[in-house]
Amino acid sequence: MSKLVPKVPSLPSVPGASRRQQYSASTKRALLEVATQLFAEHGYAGASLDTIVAGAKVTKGALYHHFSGKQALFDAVFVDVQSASTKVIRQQIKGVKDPWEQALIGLRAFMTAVQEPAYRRIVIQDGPAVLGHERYREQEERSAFTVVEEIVGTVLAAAGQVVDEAMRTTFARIFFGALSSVGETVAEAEDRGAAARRVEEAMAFILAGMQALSAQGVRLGAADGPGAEAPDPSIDPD
Amino acid sequence: MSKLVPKVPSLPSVPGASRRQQYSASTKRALLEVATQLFAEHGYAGASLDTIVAGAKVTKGALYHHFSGKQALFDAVFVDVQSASTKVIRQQIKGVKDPWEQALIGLRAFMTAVQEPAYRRIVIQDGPAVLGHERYREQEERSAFTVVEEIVGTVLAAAGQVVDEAMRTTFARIFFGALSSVGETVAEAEDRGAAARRVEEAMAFILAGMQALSAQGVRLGAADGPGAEAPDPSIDPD
DNA sequence: TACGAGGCATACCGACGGTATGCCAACAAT
DNA sequence: ATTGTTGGCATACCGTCGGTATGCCTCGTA
Repeated sequence: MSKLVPKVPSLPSVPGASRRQQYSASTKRALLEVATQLFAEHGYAGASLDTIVAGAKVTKGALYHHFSGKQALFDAVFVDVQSASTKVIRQQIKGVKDPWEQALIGLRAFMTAVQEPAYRRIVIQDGPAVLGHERYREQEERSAFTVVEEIVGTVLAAAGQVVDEAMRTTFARIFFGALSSVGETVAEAEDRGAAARRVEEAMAFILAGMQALSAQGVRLGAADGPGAEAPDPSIDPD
Repeated sequence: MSKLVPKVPSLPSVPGASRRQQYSASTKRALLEVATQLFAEHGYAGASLDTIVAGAKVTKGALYHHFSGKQALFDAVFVDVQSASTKVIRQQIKGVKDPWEQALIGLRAFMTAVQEPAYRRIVIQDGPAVLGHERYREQEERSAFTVVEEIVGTVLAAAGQVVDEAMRTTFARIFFGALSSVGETVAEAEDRGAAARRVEEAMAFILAGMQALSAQGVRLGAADGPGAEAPDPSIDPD
C-alpha cells in the first residue's frame, strides 16, 4: 500500500520517509562523503572536524547529532569504504566455479581494490591505529577477509585437503596478509602492471606448489616436505 | 695512554665523553625509554608529551632540544624497537646453514618478535599511520624485511629457482606480509602455542609445495604445473 | 493552532602540540 | 682564576582541535 507522498522539494532519497527524515539523512550522507574525501586525502589526524563540517556546509552541532565523535565518524567511513570494496570483489568472483581460477580472479580483484587511494589510506594505513586492533579485526572479518577465507577454503577442498576451521583460518590469514602487503607495493610501484604480473606469477607458483604437494598425497596434519625439513612442532609461545 | 679522568658522579655511559655530553645523552635515553613505554601502552595519540616529559623528569624544553617534535620522537622509538627485534632474529638464524631449516627458525623468531607488545603497538599498529607509508616502508626495508628477503632468496636458490631481484622482492613481500598478519592473530589467540603450531604447519606446507614444484622442474617465469592441474592453463569460459 | 521534539547552530572549554624566551652550568680561552 | 660563549634545559605562553552545553527553529502531530 503506497502512501501518497506529496511533492517533496527535490530530495528523492527515500520516498517513504518524511521530509525531516530526508533532510537528516541528507546531511548525514553529506558528512560521510566529505569525511571520506578528507580522511582519504589528509589522513585521520590531518582532517579536522572543522574542515569536515565546513565542507558539508553544516556545523559541529550537526556532526555530533549524527555521530558520537570523530572516531565514530571515521568508523562509519571505514565501514563504507570497506564494504564497497568487498562488494566489488564479490561481484568479480561470482560465477567463476573453478577454485583455482576463482583464486586468481579474486587475487586480481583484491589487488585492484587495494590500489584505491581511499582504501589504502583509510582502511590500511589509518584503520588499525584509529579503530584499534580488536575493532579493526572485527570489521575485517566480516568483509574482505571472509572473501579470502571462502576462496582459500574451496581451494584447499579442491586440493583434497581436509582441514578444520582453525587451519583454514590460518591459511586465510596468511594469504590475506600477503595480499594486503603486496597490494601496497603494487600500488606504489612505478610500473604497476609489471608489479601486478609478478605478484600473480608468484602467487600462482605458491598455489601450484600446494596443489602439487596435495597430488603427491601429502596431507596437512601429517606434513613433511619431500627431501626438505619436516616442520617439527616445537615452539615456545612466550 | 689513558687520559686521567677525575671521578664523574656515577654516569658511566660513554667514558670518552665530556660531562655535558653524558648528561645530555642520559636525558635523551630517558626520554626514549619513557616514550617507548608510554607509546607501547597508550598508543601514539594516547601518550601526551606532558606525561612523557613528566615520566622522564624533564620538561618540554628538553624534549624539543633533542627531538624536533612528537613525530620525530616516535620515529626514534620506532627505529629502536624495530632494530632491536631485527637483532634478535638475526641472532637466532645465525649459524643455521640449511635454507629450509633457516626459514623455519626465522619464522619462529619472527613470530616471537611480533608478539612483543611494544613491537605490535608501535611498529605494526601505529607505525604506518604516524610515520606515513613511505617512511614506514623505508625503515622496514632496512630491518625486518631485509631479513625475510635474504632467507627467501636462499630458499629460492636452494630450490633451483633463478629469479631476478624484483621477483625475489615480490616473494619476500608476500611472506613478510603473511608473517606480520599471522603474527598478530597468534599474539591475540587464546592458545598461542596451538596457533603458532598451526602457522608453522601451514607455512611448512607452502614451502614444501614450492620445493616439490621446483623438484618437478617447474621454473618461475614459465609457470605451469605438470601432472596436476596447473593454476593457469585451460580456463573454462562461461 | 498549539505543543513537543528532532535537527542543528552558536558559544565556549580543556587539553595538547608547538614556540619563544631566558637562565645556568659546563667547557674553552686568556 | 676570570671571563665569554654555548649547549642544555626550564618556564610561560599561544593556536588549534576535539568535545560539550545550550538554545533556537522548524517540521510533524494532535
